[in-house]
Amino acid sequence: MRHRFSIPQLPFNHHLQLTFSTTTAAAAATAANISQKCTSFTKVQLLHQQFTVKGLTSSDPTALPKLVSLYISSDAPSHALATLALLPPSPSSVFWWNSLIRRAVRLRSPHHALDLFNTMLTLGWLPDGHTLPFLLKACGELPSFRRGASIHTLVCILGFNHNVFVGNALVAMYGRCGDLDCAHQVFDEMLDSKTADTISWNSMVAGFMKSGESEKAVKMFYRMVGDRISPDAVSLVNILPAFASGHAVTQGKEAHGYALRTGLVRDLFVGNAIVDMYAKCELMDDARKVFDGMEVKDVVSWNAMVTGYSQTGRFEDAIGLFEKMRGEKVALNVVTWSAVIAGYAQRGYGYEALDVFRQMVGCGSSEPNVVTLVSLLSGCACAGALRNGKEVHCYAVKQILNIVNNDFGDGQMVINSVIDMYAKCKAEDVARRVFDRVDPVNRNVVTWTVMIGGYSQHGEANDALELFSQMVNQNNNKPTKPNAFTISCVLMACSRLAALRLGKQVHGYVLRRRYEKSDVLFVDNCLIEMYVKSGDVDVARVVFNNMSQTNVVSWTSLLTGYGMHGRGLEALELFTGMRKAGLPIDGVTFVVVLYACSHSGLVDKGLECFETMTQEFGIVPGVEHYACMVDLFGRAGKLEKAMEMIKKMPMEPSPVVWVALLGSCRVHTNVELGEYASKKLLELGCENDGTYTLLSNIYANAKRWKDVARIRFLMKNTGIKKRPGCSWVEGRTGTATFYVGDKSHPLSEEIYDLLGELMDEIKALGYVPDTNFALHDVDDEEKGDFLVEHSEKLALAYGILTTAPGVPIRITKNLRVCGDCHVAITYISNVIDHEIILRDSSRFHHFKKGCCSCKGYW
DNA sequence: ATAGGGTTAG
Repeated sequence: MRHRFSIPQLPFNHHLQLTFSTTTAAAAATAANISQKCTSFTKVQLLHQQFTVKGLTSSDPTALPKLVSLYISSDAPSHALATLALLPPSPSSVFWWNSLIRRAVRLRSPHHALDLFNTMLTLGWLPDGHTLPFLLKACGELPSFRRGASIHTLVCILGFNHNVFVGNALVAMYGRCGDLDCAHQVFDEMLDSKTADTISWNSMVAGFMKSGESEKAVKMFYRMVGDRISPDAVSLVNILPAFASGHAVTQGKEAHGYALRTGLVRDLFVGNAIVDMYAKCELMDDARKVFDGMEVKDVVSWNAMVTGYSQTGRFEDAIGLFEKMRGEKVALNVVTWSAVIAGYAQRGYGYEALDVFRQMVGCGSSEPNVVTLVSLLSGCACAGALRNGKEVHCYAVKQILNIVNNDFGDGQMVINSVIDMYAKCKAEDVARRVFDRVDPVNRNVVTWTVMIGGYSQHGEANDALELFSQMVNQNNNKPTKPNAFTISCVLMACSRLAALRLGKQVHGYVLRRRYEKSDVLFVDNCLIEMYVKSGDVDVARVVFNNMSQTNVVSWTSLLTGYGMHGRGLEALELFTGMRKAGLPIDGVTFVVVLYACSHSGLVDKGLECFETMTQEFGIVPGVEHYACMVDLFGRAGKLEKAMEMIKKMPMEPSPVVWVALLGSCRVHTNVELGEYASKKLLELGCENDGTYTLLSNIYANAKRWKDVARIRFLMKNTGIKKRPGCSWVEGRTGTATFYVGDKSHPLSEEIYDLLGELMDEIKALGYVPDTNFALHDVDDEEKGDFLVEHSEKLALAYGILTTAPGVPIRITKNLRVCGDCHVAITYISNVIDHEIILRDSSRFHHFKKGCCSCKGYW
């Protein structure tokens, strides 16, 4: 085997050789004498040459070790190795192997260290108590459990079990490989044999921290303190992040006090960890005191402060420190830049974030990395800055190859952010193209979730559900397990579509799977929302009642639910409960409470609440509260009161206010005020189809056909198209969608036949078709065709055909329900054996035995 | 051994 390690060719330098010869000529020819003055690599090589020439390499047993030592100290490891390979194995010379292996470990080349070890074994050497810790460290660096465990075996064979250094190295190695059971086992053996020291405890704590088990780490730390082991700097640096992430202020302060008493605060690392602990506990002033008192600071200290300020909302202070860093010429690193970029990004300042990014790239001293790009993309997403987002995407595409070489997971993270950015900038189709181009193997739960979330919030909710089924079904390459985020997004899509059946399935899935406590709260809140929006507020209440933990969102969601379903008194009861439970009541709560009052016609209660809000809670009414009040009076037909309210507003009425008034004018047929409201809306630039449709409906109610025609003409001219009315219903076989006069459904004939029968039946009961309404929602070419049926009626007929008797029929309409349909359906609820639950764009209507829950407040 | 990042709700 020795031939593998040939001595590299020596460079021939005549001049040097001469100089060398003259200086050593007088000395006796022994290895010790000759090597005395050898320092540089070239000189060592010349010495090696001389040794060989004089035959010392074979005659003097100290010659080769001397050369190895010199090669190592002149940083020529390959020469050292080649020379070492010529030495006969002996325990006293293992030291040189250890030096080589240590060097490799220190240079963070664990593979090289382990290769050296293999060579060593092949050449017949055995490791000693120093070799093994280095090797174990290399295994931990990789990390490689397999190789670490095999070295553990060797430890046992060679009898190094009770060597503290080896034991500590084993604990650390297993900890780094994430196998805490093995680490614990070795650690327990060390405790039993009383060989455990501070380092052993520290390694155990570090292992738990690395695996994210900070609670276990803290337990271990206090067990150590209980065992009368004094924590050292490393112990503190290990445990402080646990206090930080757990917001354990008391324990953190205790550690700070200990560091002060022992003088460990002066350690830079300890100081940094304390600053970070206070920053994470949002005690920025305490953090600042420690930071200011630090004799030595480095970029980490500054970064901890900057991110602390940024994340506690004191962004100006963060920027101030950032500028100070630049002034004091602190070498900024990628973390500094990323923190500032993330600070802007989190506040929705995508443009500023991009500007700092450009400065960073311009500086050229630190390369943007995954964190930088991800923060930046989230900033663009938040600001809806599509163009800037594209710029970052381009940069990312160029960078991604480098990133991918390091860690593919990181590259995927950037791509996930790119997809999210496009989706949030309302470019779902671009997002989808990026998504489709990701190799299915690399799609992770976040990749799916951002795409699903994009659809459920900005795009077509049906696409979200479609994608969700692809995600969880086997027919795709591999099913991905949805997490709480995914579930929330899917439930949001269900809410939008009132897809109760799928929503229930997701509910079942949630019950079967265990989620983290904080996730459960979030998911339960989405379930409440889903049940409320799908028309089953009672089940929403059951979910609410079964929650082990609720927050403001849970209460307000349910409150909104009672409001939408016209159960105003229950809403007010819940509001009382909310106050009793001591939940924070804010402006949003009152919007919801007032909304509930207006949708149930509780005018006096609403007025009362409005007063409570200002007088008891000191909340200054915002424009949204005034909109609710206008709606409250308007729905109840008190249009003058509504107008009075508008006049009393201290701010300019927003479009919402005028829409509320306009809607009321439609229900209560007030042409004059309706014209006024729509004039205001047009002034505000709200020229949408809703405005025109409402106005046109008001004219139609008042039989002012010329004005109806004028509005239609206006809409044609301005190119504003009325969104087609559309209703859907969940039948036995799936969801069926209908447009006005829709005859495309396979059951179309049956549907129209049934509808005809029902019409005859209810006409006999006194129903008079209101032909005014027939004109509103139809397209021009269908005008005058009295046989055309509105989508909600078609959906109802389909629902009756496919729903078992006694089971409620749930219909959802994208626009407000038509007045004639409302009357017709009220009658129909008298002749069929179903409750009819209809969600329109304004509220829920529960039709039962000839009554509607809206009681006219729609 | 210390600092930074992506997906969810009223």
